[in-house]
Amino acid sequence: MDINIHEIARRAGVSIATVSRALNNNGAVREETRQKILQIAQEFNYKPNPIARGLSTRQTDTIGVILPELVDEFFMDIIRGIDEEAYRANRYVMVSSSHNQRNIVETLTEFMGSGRVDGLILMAPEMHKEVIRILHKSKRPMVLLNSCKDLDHAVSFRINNYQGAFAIVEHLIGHGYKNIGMIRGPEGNCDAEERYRGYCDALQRNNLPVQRCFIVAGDFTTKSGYYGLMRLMSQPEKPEAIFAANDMMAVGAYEAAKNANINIPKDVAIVGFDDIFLSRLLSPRLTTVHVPIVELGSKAMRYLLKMITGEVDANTAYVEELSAGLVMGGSCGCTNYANQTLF
Amino acid sequence: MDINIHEIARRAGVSIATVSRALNNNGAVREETRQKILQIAQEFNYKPNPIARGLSTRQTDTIGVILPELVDEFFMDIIRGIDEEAYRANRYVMVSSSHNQRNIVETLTEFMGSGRVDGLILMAPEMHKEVIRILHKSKRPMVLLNSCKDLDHAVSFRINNYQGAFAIVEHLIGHGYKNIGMIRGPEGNCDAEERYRGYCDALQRNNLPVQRCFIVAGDFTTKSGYYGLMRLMSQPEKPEAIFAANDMMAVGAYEAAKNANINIPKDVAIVGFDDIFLSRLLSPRLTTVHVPIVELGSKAMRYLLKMITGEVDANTAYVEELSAGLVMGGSCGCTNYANQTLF
DNA sequence: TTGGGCATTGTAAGCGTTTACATAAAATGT
DNA sequence: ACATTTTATGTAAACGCTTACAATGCCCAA
Repeated sequence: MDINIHEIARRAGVSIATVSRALNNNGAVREETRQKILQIAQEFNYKPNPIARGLSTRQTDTIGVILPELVDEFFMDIIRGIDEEAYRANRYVMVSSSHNQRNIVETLTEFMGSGRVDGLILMAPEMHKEVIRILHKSKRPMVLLNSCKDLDHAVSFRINNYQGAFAIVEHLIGHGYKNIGMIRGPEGNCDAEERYRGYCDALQRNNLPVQRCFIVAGDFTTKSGYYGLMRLMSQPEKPEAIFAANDMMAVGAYEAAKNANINIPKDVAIVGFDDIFLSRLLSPRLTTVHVPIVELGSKAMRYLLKMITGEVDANTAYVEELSAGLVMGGSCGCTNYANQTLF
Repeated sequence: MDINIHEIARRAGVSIATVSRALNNNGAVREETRQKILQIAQEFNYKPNPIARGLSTRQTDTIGVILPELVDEFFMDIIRGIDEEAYRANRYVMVSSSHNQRNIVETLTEFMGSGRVDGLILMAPEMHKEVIRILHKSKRPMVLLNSCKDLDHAVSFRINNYQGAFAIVEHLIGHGYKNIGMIRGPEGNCDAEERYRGYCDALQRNNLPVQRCFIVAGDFTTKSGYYGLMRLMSQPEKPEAIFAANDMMAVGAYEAAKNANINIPKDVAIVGFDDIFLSRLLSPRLTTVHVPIVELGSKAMRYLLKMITGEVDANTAYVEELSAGLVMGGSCGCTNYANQTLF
């Protein structure tokens, strides 16, 4: 701001080059000189201007993070995971919502095109061509979060939605349910699609039919869960269990069940996906799939930092799937589940 | 990155000064020339390097946001409010947790001291001297969120905790309860303290005594709410109603009540503060105080932007209190509350 | 015709760093 | 003692912009 490298140099009686070298521990500087410089810098509380340094080095020490939206603990957890690693590595985090895809292109070009960030963490469950095009030609390292499997020449970290869904549906099957319905997530959303695949495969692998009438659309909102259950349970043939593609919809389903006097799990078992905090408070506690969100963020960040420092090659594809584990509640029909404390 | 202002200038057959002027709509440029430059810039998808521009103009178009931690919808909502305004104003948002005060000093100096951001939004419920010192001598505009009333020569936006607490306690009093307990928030936390003041004043204004035995400590966590209720309800003289200083503690209290077979609101009424999403799902629905969090973020951001552009004077103190409103549930004893839908 | 004013453009000096290269001094080897 | 290497420091260019000031050309009034 006020004091700059020239001033420090003047006061130390050396050139700015020497000051720069001393401060960056870079290049030879006589110990005595270094000490003097360091002391003066400290005295005036001098910090090199990161913008100027950035112009020179093409490094900003900031990481861009683009998320589809900024709501819920879910996205907060991702950010926290990222922030923790950023803090550890002395980096800064620039977050932006893609405002539900509306301005993802702008933000992306701004972040990647013009040196605002050294790297990017991008979560965009629904990718369209334009985005992919930008991603391909941008030179800065980037890691994708929970993106679709197919369009990856990239490095990406994701929750193993398929495995999680498969596991929880198999758990339902283990209970003896034959007619297992599903409230799906939004169309085009990769997470949603993999959870659906997991559901289908689990049924088929266990010689159960995938029945159209037991599958309804949803969009991950409480509301759609509410109406999803309504629809499923107002048919002549009702499912014995329902897999809601996320917990929020399961919450809606609980609400609908309450209104319609449907008992969970006696009349219908319900399971979810995500293990949001709220799911522990439902009664009966929701059986769901735990996804390690914070870890997703921090792992992505750690890898991105390695790409930036060159520790790993940024152009080699890399995919890591974090596996999701079951959390037992009473909503699936289990009676002997560990009555975990809330905290 | 690749193409720069010189290249554009060369291709347009003009000097870089003209290009700069054309692109910034700044200074006179012949219409014909401007068009040509714009067209070439577009053709090569040229975006001025913001770092270089920042070095020259001392503006980075980014806003720093420091929050005590990055958890819960609460902080996510603040960020969302900020992000929305940032998007509208073409600014970028750098967020950081102060990691529970651990590194707030570092982050603060990095953000404010060295031109990384044009302005700062800071939430630090517990301010110590060092922080205040830094704040005082930093030249960049800054707005405080929910900070303590007394240490403000600054501009700050806050939720009117006092008024909200006062209102909800008076509501309890209106129910006829005489013995109203409270589970307090963390010591030194301003929000917590104002809520406590609101509680005390509401009692006294209504000629009710503030009784030590009905007040227990808490720290805003579910756990402390759990034990808070336990303690209050295991005394010989029990409160008829409990004001939990935030919803999370109310949630804990619900849990404890369930375990101890205490009926809400028959055995004890419970009210909270914050209106988190979860509170709507409790049964009975929690009566609480709604705090306009998203609005807090966006208002703060809007004002900060005005300070940056000079539309308002950044050195004049300004305080805005957003008032908090009651949200009726059944937990206070109300029976006729609007049974609002979940969505 | 001359010169003042205006519109347009160019020149060059910043902005605060880093760093390649040059230089000087000191240490080393013969 | 001198050549050679090593170490420490300085000089200046670069990073990619913005902008004060200078320069040019043109128009129009006196």
